[in-house]
Amino acid sequence: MKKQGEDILKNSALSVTASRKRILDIFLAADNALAHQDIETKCADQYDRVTIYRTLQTFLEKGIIHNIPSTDNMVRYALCNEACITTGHHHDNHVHFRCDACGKTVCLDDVNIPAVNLPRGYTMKEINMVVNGICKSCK
Amino acid sequence: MKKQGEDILKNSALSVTASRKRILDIFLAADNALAHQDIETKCADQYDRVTIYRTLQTFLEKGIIHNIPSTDNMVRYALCNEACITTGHHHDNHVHFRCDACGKTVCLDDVNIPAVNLPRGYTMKEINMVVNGICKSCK
DNA sequence: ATTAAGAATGCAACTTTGTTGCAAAAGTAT
DNA sequence: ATACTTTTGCAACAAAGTTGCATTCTTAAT
Ligand SMILES: [Mn+2]
Ligand SMILES: [Mn+2]
Ligand SMILES: [Zn+2]
Ligand SMILES: [Zn+2]
Repeated sequence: MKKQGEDILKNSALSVTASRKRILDIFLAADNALAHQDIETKCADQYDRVTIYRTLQTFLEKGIIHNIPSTDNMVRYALCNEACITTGHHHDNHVHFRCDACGKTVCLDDVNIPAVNLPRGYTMKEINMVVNGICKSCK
Repeated sequence: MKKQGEDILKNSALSVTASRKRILDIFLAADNALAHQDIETKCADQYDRVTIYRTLQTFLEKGIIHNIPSTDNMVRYALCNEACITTGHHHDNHVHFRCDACGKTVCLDDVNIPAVNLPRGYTMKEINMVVNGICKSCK
């Protein structure tokens, strides 16, 4: 096949450009969530920093990637599942895990975020859960 | 009384300085979590930016404040409860809420984070939950 | 109250991160 | 192949964060 990246772009009605394909490939090859910086390290020699910013923004809006909150000012991004890509909006209701040992952040796709009861008057739109600890590779 | 801020500093074995008192006062008066920038806006004329960075770092380490993850590269800080201050490490297992309308982030101190089952091999140390939506003031 | 030791602050210089406008280049549809 | 639209790179900038060091402030002991 070898055109998965291109397919994703076409399905999202995005024009197929070298930088977008490259950045998608980086995500497809990654086993953990990536910060802007990680991507820049991998391809700043080929593509401009600004292009990376704009590409990530575009991917976010199209439901190709989702972002993961952090307390270190390093928002990380990971590929979405099919549902987000096809519907064009996000359904990423899984837990994220940040390993204190290796520093990797991963999507726990099989772990759903449990329900939570908000006080009267609050309306929930999105929910995010990030767990810190030791991952299964580092334990 | 009027010495709550000073008491917190003393209980944490921190020397009592004007900037620390001021920053604590800002937190004590706030009804929502504050980013570095918010604090800077309120007192950059009196205290150096670097001092604010270092003070927040110190307060974090002493369990005086905790930080709240975000996807907008604006980590926010809020006062901890007694338990963190007295023990010197964090027990902030409550849910945080970010209002899409007013932009405020608040601690829902009464809403505990529900338990979550991690896959085999993962060890949990900390857990963070942030909910987005409309707060009770904006609804 | 003085003083000495240690801690915190301010400043300068710097690095990193993120934003914007615009011209050139590349992609898409005809 | 052409015209139209979108994306990219560049430059210039603004904002955010870091570090070393001299000065000032706190604290605790005299
Ligand atoms: Mn994820
Ligand atoms: Mn909180
Ligand atoms: Zn790990
Ligand atoms: Zn609100």
